[in-house]
Amino acid sequence: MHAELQIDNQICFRLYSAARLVTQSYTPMLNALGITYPQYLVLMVLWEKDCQPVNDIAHRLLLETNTVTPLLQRMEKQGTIKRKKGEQDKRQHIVSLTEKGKALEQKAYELIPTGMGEQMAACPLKLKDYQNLARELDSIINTLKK
Amino acid sequence: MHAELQIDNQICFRLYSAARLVTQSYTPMLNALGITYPQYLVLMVLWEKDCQPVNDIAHRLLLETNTVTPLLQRMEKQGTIKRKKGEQDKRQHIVSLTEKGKALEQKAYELIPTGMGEQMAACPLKLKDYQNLARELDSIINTLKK
DNA sequence: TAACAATATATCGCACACGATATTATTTTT
DNA sequence: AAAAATAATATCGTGTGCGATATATTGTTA
Repeated sequence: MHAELQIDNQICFRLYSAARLVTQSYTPMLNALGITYPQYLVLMVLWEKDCQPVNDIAHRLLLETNTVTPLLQRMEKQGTIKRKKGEQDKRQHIVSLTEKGKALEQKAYELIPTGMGEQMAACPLKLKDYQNLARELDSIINTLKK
Repeated sequence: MHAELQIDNQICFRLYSAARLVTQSYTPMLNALGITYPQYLVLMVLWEKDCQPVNDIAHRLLLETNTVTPLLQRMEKQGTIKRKKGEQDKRQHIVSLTEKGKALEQKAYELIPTGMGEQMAACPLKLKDYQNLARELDSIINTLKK
């Protein structure tokens, strides 16, 4: 038995599990909004800056377009975003929010911070711990992203 | 624009991205072993203790059986594990390593710590940072797991 | 300017995750 | 002990992620 290969010694397994569990804990609130977690990420990107090409959204989320394109297609079908051909560059598809997509921002603001706060209430981490966590994760992300 | 809904302010997005990027950085080594990351997790669980029912593996990985069952079916097809009906409890399926599955431990030990070390070499985090990160992630996991 | 390379997006196939439901065996209750 | 509840696993459908490839448009180069 190699200690290096024990699952409890692995940062990676902790990341994998923590990411899944946190995403799961968003689910009740996101269900109330009728969206999934990756769709919520796309909406956050567009709430911050509307009308972006597919590539910019993908870069922001550190995803490939072969993940983002079908995601956007599903969102368009659900009516939260719309896409139109770029005018200068006809290869681009510019993604923008519909009224429904814009309206979800206020609902998300009402549901999600409160809902997550409740679920994390029992967590012993303090503000400083979350700040450290953010810095550590940013180091890993910056080391590994292309 | 609600600051709470900005993607850069979210621990969740950092977790989601870091988990994907770290898993991606395992991929070259895992490809050399002919397995995927979730399959590697199952193997680590079995390297630690062979012959376990599906439920124990699922609990260990914080996954549901509807994720683990197809994963094990694919692994059985690839010849790294085998399954047999439980003898005391005939509802159970006991999962065990094949010779091929056992042999992968040594290959993993030779490839993975070195390979990950190289990819993380430029990361500014020190041992103490990784220890803090592990503690913080464990707090989140323990708060959210059922 | 015609050929070629690069860019933006899409399509395809496969392997997860996970909610919902089904199936089989065991345990508990009546 | 027969019926009901529970437990262990499997099946099904949908939505990601991602490697590989295709298509359309733009930029570059001989």
